[in-house]
Amino acid sequence: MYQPTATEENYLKAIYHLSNTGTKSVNTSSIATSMETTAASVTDMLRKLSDKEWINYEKYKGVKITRKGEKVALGIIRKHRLWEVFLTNVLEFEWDEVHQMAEELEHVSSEELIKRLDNFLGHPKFDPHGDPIPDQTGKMELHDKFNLSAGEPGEKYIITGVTDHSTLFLKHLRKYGLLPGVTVSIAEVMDYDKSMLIKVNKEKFHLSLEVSRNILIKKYVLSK
Amino acid sequence: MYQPTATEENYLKAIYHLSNTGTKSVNTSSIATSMETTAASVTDMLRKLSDKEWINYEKYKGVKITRKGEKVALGIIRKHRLWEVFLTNVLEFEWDEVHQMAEELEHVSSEELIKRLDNFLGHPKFDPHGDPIPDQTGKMELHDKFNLSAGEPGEKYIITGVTDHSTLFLKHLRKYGLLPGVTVSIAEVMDYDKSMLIKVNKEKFHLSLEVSRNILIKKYVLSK
DNA sequence: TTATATTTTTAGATTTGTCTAAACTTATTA
DNA sequence: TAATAAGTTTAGACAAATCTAAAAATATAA
Repeated sequence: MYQPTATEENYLKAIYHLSNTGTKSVNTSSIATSMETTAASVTDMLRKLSDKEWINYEKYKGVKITRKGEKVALGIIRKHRLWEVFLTNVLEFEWDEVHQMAEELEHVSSEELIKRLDNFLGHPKFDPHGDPIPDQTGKMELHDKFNLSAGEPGEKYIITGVTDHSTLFLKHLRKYGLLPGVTVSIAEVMDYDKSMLIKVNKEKFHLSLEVSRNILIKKYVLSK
Repeated sequence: MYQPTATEENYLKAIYHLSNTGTKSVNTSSIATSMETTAASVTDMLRKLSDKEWINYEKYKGVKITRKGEKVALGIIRKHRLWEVFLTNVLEFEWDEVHQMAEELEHVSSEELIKRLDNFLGHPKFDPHGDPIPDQTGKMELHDKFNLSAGEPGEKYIITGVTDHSTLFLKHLRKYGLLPGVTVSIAEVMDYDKSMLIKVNKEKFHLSLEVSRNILIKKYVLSK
């Protein structure tokens, strides 16, 4: 069993996310884009990750993460999201401010630290962006999210997360109070550009398709 | 203004500590010992630190930290000690368990994070080992500590810190409840080996000179 | 004050992660 | 299917931090 470096952890996290997002296979260039580096550097790293059996890699054939690699990735994601909860709930940062700090904190190695942090935070199931937090074994809640852009006029929904995690987008949502947990109802969807009129706490906002496509929701139900 | 790497921060911290401990000038080999590396590696790093004006370095003449370098070192020490307070006071680690974790956490870069952490912790002035925490400008309280080994029989003292920060020593002290803030009185000092009998909360312990020399105390006074 | 010992520096490698430019493989399209 | 485009890998280099072994400088001691 090897101990991954911070860089290796970041690559595995990126590969894990790319495997679960698009349906396409994970290729060198998509990893390069997501890691903000060159394809050549990625190729170098893929060989290393493959040697350590965190991925299955064949030249020119793209990449598949292994069970071992997934375990590493989920461990890092768990740390990242728990630190995000700490930063927002305890140190009172805004949800659009915490990502970069969590990127550093996630590489602090102590497992006992993260266990106690989890305990101190009350074993949260979701981070401030609505993303599920894996438990120690890698399991996490996966509620049936869908895009606000697919919502029906007249229906009521609860915001559960976002697909665009950029600071710019999160700040934009914060301005309207569109945070995870908030209830929205769709008043009207425009035929012309699929933009929508939504109601949040008696206030009405107009959202472009661009924006509604990046908001995740679930049906509003009273029980649970 | 350069941004120090984690390694550079560690060197500056070591040099700062060595400057303030022994009265000797800081030489290559003492840095090598404290950093657990070779003299050759230290020489390489000293040139880098000197180029960045964090130290004054002349070949074969030893090293003196500059104002700039001291500022970097104090920033890291501040972070280290604040994280130690967090780990003991919030996550309930023992004082002998926190050093290694703080060594990693101290390199998380956000100044705003440390500001909010300080605020959340209530602006502590000392870490769990009794070491003073520098404020944002680098200032810290320096109360008149002295060695328990220099204490007088019959006198009452308050433990303020330690000079040996090793896990082994801290665990040893924890067994006797000898923590910063605890009041001890010296019952007797043996002429033969300078070992002493001390009283802590009605319990009596026998301490070797080896141990008493590594415990820092201040006079017990009711006021303040 | 030489000779010897100790300390420090230099020279030359190594590892990790990165890069550019060139070569090679796969995919696309005319 | 042949030509071209797109994507990927290799080759060779570089920076950071480290090492060993040898050379140079300083300190100690007979």
